[in-house]
Amino acid sequence: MTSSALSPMVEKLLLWLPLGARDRAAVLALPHTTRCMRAQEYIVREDDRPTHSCLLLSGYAIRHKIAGNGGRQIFSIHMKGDVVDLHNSILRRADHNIQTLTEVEVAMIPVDAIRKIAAEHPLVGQAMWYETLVDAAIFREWTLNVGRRDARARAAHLLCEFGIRLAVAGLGTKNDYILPMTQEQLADALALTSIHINRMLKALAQEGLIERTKRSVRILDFERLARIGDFDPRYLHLDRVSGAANA
Amino acid sequence: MTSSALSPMVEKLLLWLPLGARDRAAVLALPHTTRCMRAQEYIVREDDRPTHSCLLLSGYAIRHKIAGNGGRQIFSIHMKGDVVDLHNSILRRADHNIQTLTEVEVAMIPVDAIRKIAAEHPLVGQAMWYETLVDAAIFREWTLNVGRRDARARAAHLLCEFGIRLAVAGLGTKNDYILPMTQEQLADALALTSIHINRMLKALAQEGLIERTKRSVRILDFERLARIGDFDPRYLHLDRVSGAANA
DNA sequence: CGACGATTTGAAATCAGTCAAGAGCAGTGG
DNA sequence: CCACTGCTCTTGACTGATTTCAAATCGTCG
Repeated sequence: MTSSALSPMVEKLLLWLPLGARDRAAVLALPHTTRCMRAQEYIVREDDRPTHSCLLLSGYAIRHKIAGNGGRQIFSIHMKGDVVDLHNSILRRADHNIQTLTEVEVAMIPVDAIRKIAAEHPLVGQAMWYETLVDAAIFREWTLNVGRRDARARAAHLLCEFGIRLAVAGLGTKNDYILPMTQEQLADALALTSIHINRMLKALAQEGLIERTKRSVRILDFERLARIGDFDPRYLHLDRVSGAANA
Repeated sequence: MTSSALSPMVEKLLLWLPLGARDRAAVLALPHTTRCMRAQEYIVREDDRPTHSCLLLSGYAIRHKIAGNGGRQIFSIHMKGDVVDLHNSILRRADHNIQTLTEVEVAMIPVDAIRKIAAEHPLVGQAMWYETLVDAAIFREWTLNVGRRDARARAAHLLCEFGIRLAVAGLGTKNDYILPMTQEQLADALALTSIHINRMLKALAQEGLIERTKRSVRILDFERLARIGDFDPRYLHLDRVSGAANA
């Protein structure tokens, strides 16, 4: 569709609203600089005052926060097309951390430019608002996951969500992917210990629901895994996406 | 400042941005109808397609979702001035429930009017966006609470948050209030059982941190309770509020 | 007074955490 | 080419926080 570095952002916003040519062009014309970062680097730290918003062009990143007792909770995983710190940059002061999981390529967009485009292109503003609301919907689902499902269901739920989101981002199929996280990071996402995650993955594999070798995951029976994980993709608000369910 | 039914909304938005007279007037002029609802009524149900956004004028409401195994997770508590289903109404399809906790008075505002004012008054739009982002920050903190703190800390954290938010909404002081929830509802907010909540409240009382009779809570040592609950109010993004800390 | 929901308390059961140790694997340097 | 190092993964045995089950008490309201 375009040749700008920002086209993954346009693709993503188009999931939420049918932006017209002028709106799309305005997004692509947003001032930005691209750069690469290594795995495990912090993009934003709690208490920072971000001057730029960070669009992920490739690679994976997570949102997390560390409790006073040292426990870490991961809130979401992000991938190509996600403006990973819209929350922090619009709120002006970061209340959580954003950290890369892998090597990433990012585009840094000045926050002022984000505010300006939202004011001058209301549909773009609405689409970005919508995007943060979907983030919030994912936070809620993760709270439910951590609060009210047992360990096995939590693991199954995460595997389903990641598969669907990868497929929607055009990064693979929902049934076969590389999960770019250590079991310790999985544990921090699911509020378990890495030891227990290990046992649950083993259990899911023994039940014939998944196969895995190192980080690669193959889901053998998505329907059944979804049932076990109490996974219902409606919270992802992908109604406008055609192939999501069977990619 | 004004005599419109919507003035609590203006007050709330002013926490986030210094709206000018024209913007404030536009908010107050929003079309709406007010009505009363009884305790435990649903304002929005999961899967609804809300046509109106609901502003709380008095009383309390919660956001929650029910897992397939029957477990319920409450995500946040809402009070005067909160547009309690902005998330659901902007996303068009509700992914969670909103239910009253007490009798409430609400103003119903057509979603179209919300979108229109956001487009025509960018600062109002930004303030509403900001409001949903603060909601999201609260969801994150609750995920951390549920995922990485023990039962006693979770309870302490909730008591601190509720006190601060009541004070900011001008509904009392942070050290002495009526908590409008049963212990079963508290349990659903903290991902515990009501039995265990009961024990934790008893423990906090025995340690001399709080006093309680029925639903009323008096915090005897806010600093210490905050330390136990690992409570740091920065996630509420109240920097612009003067008296929050010592109300 | 009676009834129903909410709270309180105790004892037993369980899911997940902690502790400990070994195995697999990639990168480094001799 | 091989030992060494460090990290992740795996497994087992034990511990413990929270849940479950059961029952009593309290309060409110008709």
